[in-house]
Amino acid sequence: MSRKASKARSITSRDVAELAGVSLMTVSRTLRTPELVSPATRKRVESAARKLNYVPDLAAGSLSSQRSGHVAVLLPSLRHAGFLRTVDGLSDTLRDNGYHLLIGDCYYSVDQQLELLRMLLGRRPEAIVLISGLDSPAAQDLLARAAVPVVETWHWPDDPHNMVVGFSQFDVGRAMTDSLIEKGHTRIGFLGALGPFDPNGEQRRQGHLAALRSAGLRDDIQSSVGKAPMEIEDGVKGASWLLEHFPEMDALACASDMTALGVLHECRRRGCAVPEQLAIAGFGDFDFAQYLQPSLTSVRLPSYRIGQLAAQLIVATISGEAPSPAPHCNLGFEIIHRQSTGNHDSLLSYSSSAP
Amino acid sequence: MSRKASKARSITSRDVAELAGVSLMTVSRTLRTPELVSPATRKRVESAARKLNYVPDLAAGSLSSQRSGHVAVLLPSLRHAGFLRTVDGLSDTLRDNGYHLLIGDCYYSVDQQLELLRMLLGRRPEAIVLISGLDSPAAQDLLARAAVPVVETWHWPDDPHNMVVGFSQFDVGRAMTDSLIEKGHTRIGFLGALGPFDPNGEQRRQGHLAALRSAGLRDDIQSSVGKAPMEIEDGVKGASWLLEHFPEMDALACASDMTALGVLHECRRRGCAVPEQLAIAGFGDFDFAQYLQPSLTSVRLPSYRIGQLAAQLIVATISGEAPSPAPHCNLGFEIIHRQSTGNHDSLLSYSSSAP
DNA sequence: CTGAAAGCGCTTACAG
DNA sequence: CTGAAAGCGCTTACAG
Repeated sequence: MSRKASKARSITSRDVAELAGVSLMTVSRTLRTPELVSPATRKRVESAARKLNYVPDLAAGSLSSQRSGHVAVLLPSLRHAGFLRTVDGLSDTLRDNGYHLLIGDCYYSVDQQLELLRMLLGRRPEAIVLISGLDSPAAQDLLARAAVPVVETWHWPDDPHNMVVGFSQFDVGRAMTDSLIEKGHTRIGFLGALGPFDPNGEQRRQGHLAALRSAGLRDDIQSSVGKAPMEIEDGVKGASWLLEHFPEMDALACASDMTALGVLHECRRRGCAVPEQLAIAGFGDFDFAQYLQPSLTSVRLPSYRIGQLAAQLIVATISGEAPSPAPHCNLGFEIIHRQSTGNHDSLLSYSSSAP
Repeated sequence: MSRKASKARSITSRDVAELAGVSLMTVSRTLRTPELVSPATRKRVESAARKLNYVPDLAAGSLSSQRSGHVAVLLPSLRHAGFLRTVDGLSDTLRDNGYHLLIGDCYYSVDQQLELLRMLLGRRPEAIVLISGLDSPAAQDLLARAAVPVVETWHWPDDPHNMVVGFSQFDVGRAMTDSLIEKGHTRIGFLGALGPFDPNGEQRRQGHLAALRSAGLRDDIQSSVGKAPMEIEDGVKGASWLLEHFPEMDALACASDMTALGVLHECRRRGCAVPEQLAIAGFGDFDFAQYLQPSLTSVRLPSYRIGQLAAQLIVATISGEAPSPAPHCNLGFEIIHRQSTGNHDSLLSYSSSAP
């Protein structure tokens, strides 16, 4: 009677077996491979299971089959529309193949990331998807020794751990600033979180700087306001600071569409005309970007597709097939020019590099 | 050389025990209750565990301890900023108390909901949080027999299953329309998903209708464009349809801020002045609402707080304490008037009803 | 402070 | 087509 006090015991396969008058493994078989069971027995087991509202204990099943049936995804933040789309893509494709998705949200924290990775590994996932890489040697070491398939996404590492489905953040930063340069801007700023907590943002900043340098333009217009994930208010404050210190700035590339929205707002407040006085570009092509006034130039990422392909790679790898797409996919991105950089109609610029 | 036969065996506590020269349960004890182990032994075990990069199998642990260590949340959509905040609140508080969160995204589908509930139950969660209720008798039945603590959130049921932390969607709908009536509007429309897939939205619509009826105003201005979750484009289309069919409409309550943004956009395109010709109200007070032009009147919900309180209730319930807050909390909501309903400065109206 | 035994609820070979 | 045995990797009492 020890453990009965606190908690009602769950229905187990033994209960079902007894009610149906069969053995344990006939119950298991009926649920997993009904075609190997005679119709009469099957019917009896199924009705017993239904009557008892039997829900098999997945943990017990995983333990004995040594297959957890789930895939883990580690991401910097759920408050990011793009990452969420990737999660959707993963989730949809994985579910169609019988896997469940375990989500680990790191809140852009290196410590959280390590702790979460450890906990996810403890659930013995059959594969791990990384949305934008591991940020500490400890985490990298832990994963390296875990002997589990890994798909990195949302970036394009020089030295991939295993599989990759992504695009180059550096290229995004460079392409956006190149396009601003082409439009004749010469005093172009960057507004994003500085520092090591958002490696992807840092990559874009490096791309931005590279573009400026190869055009021989000044590269000192940037602010260190806010940290990832950059929100609207960071855009307001960052714009305020930049407009004070660099009144000559004529274009600004932002860390995200959120930030860009804050910048738009601050410009309106100060009577700074967009795009005439200041051209503004975001990142992520959030839902609202094209409905703002002025509509916002941004970078569209293949977010859902990333999740979908990553899931396909995983399914193929686990089942031992040759990876369905190539195990290293660079999906590219699109720059969408809208009113905030002086385009009347939205115009598509495309960029992608197959591996 | 692919992947070492099918799968490299994981490191188990037995491996650690051997390396440290102790028994299995000394390893377990060192990890769970280090204070009961002698410092010397502890050190040996810890260093062995570190050397092997040992990550305990949580499924095995759950099975033998009969405590899964996780709590499940079932929600209509992750693409909803408010629900995401609730998830954050749950996740933060639960983590502080040693529980992990399992997320089930139903995509606003009744079938998905049932299937997900079954799968979550299969992981033997120690409690379940429902963001806005179960939509099928089958799901209700399944949960009722599962003998697991349940917290319903984001609504205010007449007949609660167990615990509740929420607010009345009906009251929200009524309060918003009442406030539009107070401002002198008489031809007030509603733009939301009709039908059974979004019970919360339907509740708000009923509240809206009740407000109109008790004021003796007409209640026929509504559209059936789109379905939950209503997106920006549904707002564009819905507004277009409503403005065609009811050109006399002078105010519009929308299903969400997303929808309202689409409405704003369509009004701009048609030269319909907001708020002079048409007052517009949203729902959810999304990040961007106050940064739009005109800024958007909306309803602010205690999203994060809901998650936090729900988690506290769960922790208390599991540990057998009296529920820390009352087990039925009505947290109320706030209507925030902004420019889209003719307010120059944002003005707070408050509404809440303690149980 | 440490360990041998039993068991959590399933599934995987293997017999029949 | 069906079942008795062994075991997945831990933890929970219980001895010592």
